[in-house]
Amino acid sequence: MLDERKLAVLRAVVEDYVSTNEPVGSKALAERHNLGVSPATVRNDMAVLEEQGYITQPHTSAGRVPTDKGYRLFVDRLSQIKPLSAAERRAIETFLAGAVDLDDVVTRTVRLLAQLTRQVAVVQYPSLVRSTVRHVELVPLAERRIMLVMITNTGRVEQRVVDLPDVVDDGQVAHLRAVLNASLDGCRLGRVAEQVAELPERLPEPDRPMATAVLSVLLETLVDRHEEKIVFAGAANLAGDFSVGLREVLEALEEQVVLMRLLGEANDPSALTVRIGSENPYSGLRGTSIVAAGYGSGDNELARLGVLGPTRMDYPVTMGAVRAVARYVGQILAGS
Amino acid sequence: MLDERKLAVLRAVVEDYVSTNEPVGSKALAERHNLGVSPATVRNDMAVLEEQGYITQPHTSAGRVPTDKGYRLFVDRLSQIKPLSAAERRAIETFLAGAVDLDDVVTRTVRLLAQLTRQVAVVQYPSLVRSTVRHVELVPLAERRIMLVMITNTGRVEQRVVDLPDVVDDGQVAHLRAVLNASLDGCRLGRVAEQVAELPERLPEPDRPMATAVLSVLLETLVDRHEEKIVFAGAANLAGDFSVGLREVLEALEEQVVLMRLLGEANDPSALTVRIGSENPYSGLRGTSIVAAGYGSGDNELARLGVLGPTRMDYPVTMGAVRAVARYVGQILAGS
DNA sequence: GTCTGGCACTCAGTGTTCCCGAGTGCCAAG
DNA sequence: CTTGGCACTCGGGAACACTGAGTGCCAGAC
Repeated sequence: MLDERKLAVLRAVVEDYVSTNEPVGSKALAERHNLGVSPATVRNDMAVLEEQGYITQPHTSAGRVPTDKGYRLFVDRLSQIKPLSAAERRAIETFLAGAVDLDDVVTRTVRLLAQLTRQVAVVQYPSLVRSTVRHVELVPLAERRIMLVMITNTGRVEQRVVDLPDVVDDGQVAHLRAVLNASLDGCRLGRVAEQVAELPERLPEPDRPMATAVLSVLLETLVDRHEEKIVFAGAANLAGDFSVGLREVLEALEEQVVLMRLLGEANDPSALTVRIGSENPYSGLRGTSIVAAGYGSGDNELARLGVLGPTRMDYPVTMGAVRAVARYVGQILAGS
Repeated sequence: MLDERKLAVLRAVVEDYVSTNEPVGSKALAERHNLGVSPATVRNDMAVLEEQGYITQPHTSAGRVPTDKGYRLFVDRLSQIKPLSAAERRAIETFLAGAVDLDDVVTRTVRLLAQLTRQVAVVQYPSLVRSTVRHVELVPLAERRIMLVMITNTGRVEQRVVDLPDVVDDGQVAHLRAVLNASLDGCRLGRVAEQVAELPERLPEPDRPMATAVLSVLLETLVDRHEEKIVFAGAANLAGDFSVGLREVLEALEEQVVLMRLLGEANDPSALTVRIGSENPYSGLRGTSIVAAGYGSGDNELARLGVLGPTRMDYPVTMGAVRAVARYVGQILAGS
């Protein structure tokens, strides 16, 4: 259907449009990319590409602009991910290595990605489900109140205040702490529930109400946070680009749920997901594309991160940046 | 200088301009606000007000628009803070009461404020300096690695990994933990440094290297976080308002340091701070005003929160909302 | 059969002109 | 001091023509 040259023309159209942000005409195209044919020939090819839905004209007598379908073909078959330069990679590495805790890693990552791509970066906090319990701490606050702190192997800390039905003394708390740690240390969060199911029954009678209260809060913590936390940065990069509905995009960015779905789930964790314009699950994001990747330590994916920008973005470069950052974040998290 | 009626005219100009977003002329003004005088008289007054710099015309033969100086006078002398309705207050209360931890309180607050005012809300995390240590926890991670967790009375949790010079056993860690808690429990963060200064010397010789390492990380935590964390929400409310330089405002919002200075420090904690247009410390925010207030439990101010919007905002309503939210957040934090 | 140069056509964007009306400043009378 | 009257200003919209980039199509060349 589309011979080699037509594909070359499509590629040229995408590249030119991305860099100039103006509809590209046959003449300019034939000149800049030495295709070895005349503008007239290019025109014929463009007519075919338009008929097939890969490009379109904003109005008669204007140049052509790629459609979502055109970008899709470009991403899938006509482009190669562009790796970052050695200097950039080194910069990323040192910048991320300076992080002091999980919060800091995430904050740095999202800023880095925004700056690197000059677009809006989105990062999801590492999932709890796949991580494991490193330590559970109980801190008596008052006679009938203790604070529950749970630390995971990804450095995440969850804390909750627990109100107790009865007065307890420090000895009881210490005992419960010991028991909890003994049975949960190293346990995957997803399996905490079954692990502690009959724990109260193994305790002396007087400790059971306390244990039940603590456990119910503990389990609550786990399900609560299944709605993950997501942060973004670089919104300023959107401003000044009139091709996207700024208001709608900002609204979408502030909706955790929408963001969640944008990042999507990977079928293959190591692969990049690219969603172009209308492929998005949210109508306010018609003019934008999302490039996302999973990240994690080792081979289990912890969460996802990505970049959001106008459909007219430089896909090879963006994809390179996202991939690189995802890798480095994974390394950092694994190492800490 | 300005008699009663001129002030009334100024007030009317501000109110009309705020609600219509169009320069207001003498005729419409004389009609809508029954001033009891003719348009011609109003014109004379306006001429005086303009001469004094309170209002200005965008171009000859257009109505008048308040200047920053005009808004300032309006806020200081011509308006009263408008309290929220009972229903709104109840809504705030229940929404904030549902928060599970400090993070949640802050997130909810910022969203609430953004929605309430239909502008950009900014909230600073409660300051560490004035809060006190509730508990310090040491969790052995490996032979030469422990995690330090500090919990404050405001519910904030700080955590760091500490690399130790020597191998230590659990007993040593437990001992240090006990000593730390004994000397720091209830201690103001600002005074932690002096409190632990000669602590290593009071320990048995073999424990000292470990103690020094832990303490250095602990102190680092305190100074590190002195640069507070700030979050914002409601950026979407800015879009569509062409009177502000969207890009510049978004950039400012993503700069922690700038935000910090925007919220400013209160001379009187309970008072509202209003910064109008050019009064701002940052040039990119010429077209915007900030309404901020301190919040805290009891009488010590923990941090600040506020709202950022176009200079042409409804000050009485905005100020009412900021004040109310600040109060409720203070209550919530005090109660948890 | 494919490519190419030529040619007529289309139409967004720009600049020009013109006009309208809201709003002003000033003045003389109440 | 206030008011009605009046001439003046000027931004913004409508009508119009012009320009030029870009197109589609066709007939001839390779």
